[in-house]
Amino acid sequence: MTLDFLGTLQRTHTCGELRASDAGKSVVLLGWVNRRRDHGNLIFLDLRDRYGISQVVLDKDLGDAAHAKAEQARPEYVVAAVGKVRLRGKDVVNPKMATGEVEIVAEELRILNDAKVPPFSPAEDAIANEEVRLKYRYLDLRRPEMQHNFEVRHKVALAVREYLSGQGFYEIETPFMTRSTPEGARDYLVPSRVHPGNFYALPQSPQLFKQILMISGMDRYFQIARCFRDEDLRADRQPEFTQIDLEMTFPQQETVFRIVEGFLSAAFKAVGITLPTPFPQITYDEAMRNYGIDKPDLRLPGLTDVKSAFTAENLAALQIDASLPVVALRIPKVGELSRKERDDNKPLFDTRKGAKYIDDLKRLEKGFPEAAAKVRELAQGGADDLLIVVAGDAATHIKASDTKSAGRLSEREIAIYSAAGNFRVELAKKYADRHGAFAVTDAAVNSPERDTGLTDGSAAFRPIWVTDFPMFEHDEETGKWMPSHHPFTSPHEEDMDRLVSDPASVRARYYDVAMNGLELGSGSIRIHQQQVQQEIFRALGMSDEEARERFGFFLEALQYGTPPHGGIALGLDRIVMILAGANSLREVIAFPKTAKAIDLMVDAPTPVSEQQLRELHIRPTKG
RNA sequence: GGGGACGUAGCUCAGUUGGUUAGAGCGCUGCCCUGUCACGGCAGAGGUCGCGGGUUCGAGCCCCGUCGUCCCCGCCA
Repeated sequence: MTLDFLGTLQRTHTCGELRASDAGKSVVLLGWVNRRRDHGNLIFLDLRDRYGISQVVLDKDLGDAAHAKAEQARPEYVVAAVGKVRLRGKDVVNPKMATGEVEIVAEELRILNDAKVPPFSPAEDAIANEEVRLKYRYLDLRRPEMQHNFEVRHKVALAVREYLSGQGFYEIETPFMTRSTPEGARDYLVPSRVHPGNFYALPQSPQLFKQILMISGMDRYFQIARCFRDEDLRADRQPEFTQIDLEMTFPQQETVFRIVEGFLSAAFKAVGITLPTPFPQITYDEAMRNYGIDKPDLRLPGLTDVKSAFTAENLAALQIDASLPVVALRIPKVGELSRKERDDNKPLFDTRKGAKYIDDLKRLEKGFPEAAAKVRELAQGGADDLLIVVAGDAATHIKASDTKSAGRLSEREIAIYSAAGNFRVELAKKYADRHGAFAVTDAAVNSPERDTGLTDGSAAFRPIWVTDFPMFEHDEETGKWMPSHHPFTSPHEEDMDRLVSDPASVRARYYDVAMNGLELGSGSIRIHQQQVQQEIFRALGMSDEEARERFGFFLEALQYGTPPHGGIALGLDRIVMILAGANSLREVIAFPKTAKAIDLMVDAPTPVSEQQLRELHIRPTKG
């Protein structure tokens, strides 16, 4: 088949914009053949582009040549249709299509390019398996759903840029080829040709650069920054991902919060969803007590302390450790579970750290009617709610080097709360059809109002600030105190005197923003005084020499008039994932990698030539 | 590093207790069709059952290994 040339043709309209009011216009449409319906002397071609689909009609009586071209057209061919917009007859209007009131009567059809039969059709609703989708990513990205996801992504990024620019933030780029910074992940390394045996690292985040930009007097910085971490992947983790990264001088924690609330609500508004501000706040300890997790999903009720429902005798009889929390989790409208359902749920509960649970309230009611009634009352359990009591198992003896510290949760307490919190999340996922709390989010994501106006997102999207994380974590293996985050996070000023005497009690000026059970971002007020920085390093058991070796350039910079500063980084991919209603980051990243960090389209990584390796002074030990 | 699910036609999947020539829908090819929009009708092509080994008279099915994709734990503040 000979292909046609575009010639001087110019697109007059996209495939998504023609309406009844355009009837009579002469138009040129350019796009892909979505479908062909061949009735013999009458052929319909659906033309598709990013903007939509329009029907082109080819009537043999009205033009033999154009009709003949249409006979040759096949799905995914690229064609130009020249013709007139015509109102469709009343009985053939297609209300399912935005352009369904009109059609283009083609006077000329040019086939600008043909296409092999694709391994899967972008026009089909059924989606192929991910391996095929990723290999032929360009076909996958043609699908309207994917095009929509990237529209969302673009709008979010643009809204963030506009908002932050309006707040005085400069967008400043930082290097990709740099040295290892202190996030705890493995680095992707780039070998140096001119310095044998030396490597650059790709940034896990621009953390130290943005702090140095504050020292540099840039006052307010942001960047939509690519970050790289060489760790095993998950549905919500890719080896390279994008953060909305920002830093500012002289902030209070609340200053950062207002900025983030501002750009998040602007981003949501850009895709048609209102997000009320300010976001609620809870401390890390409250989050653990109330939700058993540091990224609570507020769409469902939290945990309830129900220890007071039980007498000491009750607890002893139930083999419950009275020194540990006793909490109830409630999932609305799940109803009573059958014996089989309860058995099926067993693997969802983590018993490794001495937690156990009672999910048969009927039995509890038989043996301990008063306690059961009190649990139901405290947890405000409706008749059709699923209620489960989680507690410490008195029968398991955890060899606990427990780190109880004044005013903070102990590791064993956290273990009980976590077991309950994770169980809550798992059961909520499993019984989503029954409680319906997640369907609200799906409905908001798919709301048709978003095209025309604003949808209320207050029930569907539940952001929350989590503050006052512990400064240190106890490493069970080494017995050392480790920074919970990076070691440049400032402790609370009033906790500083306990850095050595009681590290577990020290709160960090560190905060997370979470939404619907997903961590969206985290940040902190940083240390700006060299002396405090040294104290932190010492508390971490790091010698001055070691600190100098790892962060010397930064410690040096700290000494030249560093202003108080702080900031945050939010995962752009995750925000878009929520707004797209997707279950995986791969749905919102144009060219993502598989769970084994492989790019199936370009087939990376690959071996390289001996020559390249020699130049880089590298000799692989295998492969 | 560990656990789980999946792998059969281009795509989505079925395939009984191990038994003759491995099926369906969509897609594809050809012919027919002037109002379809998931068009329709007739005919047809299309298979290394992921790969390797084993058990067996006989393996898509059982066993061992291996590769790939996905999910989870560890890991990732």
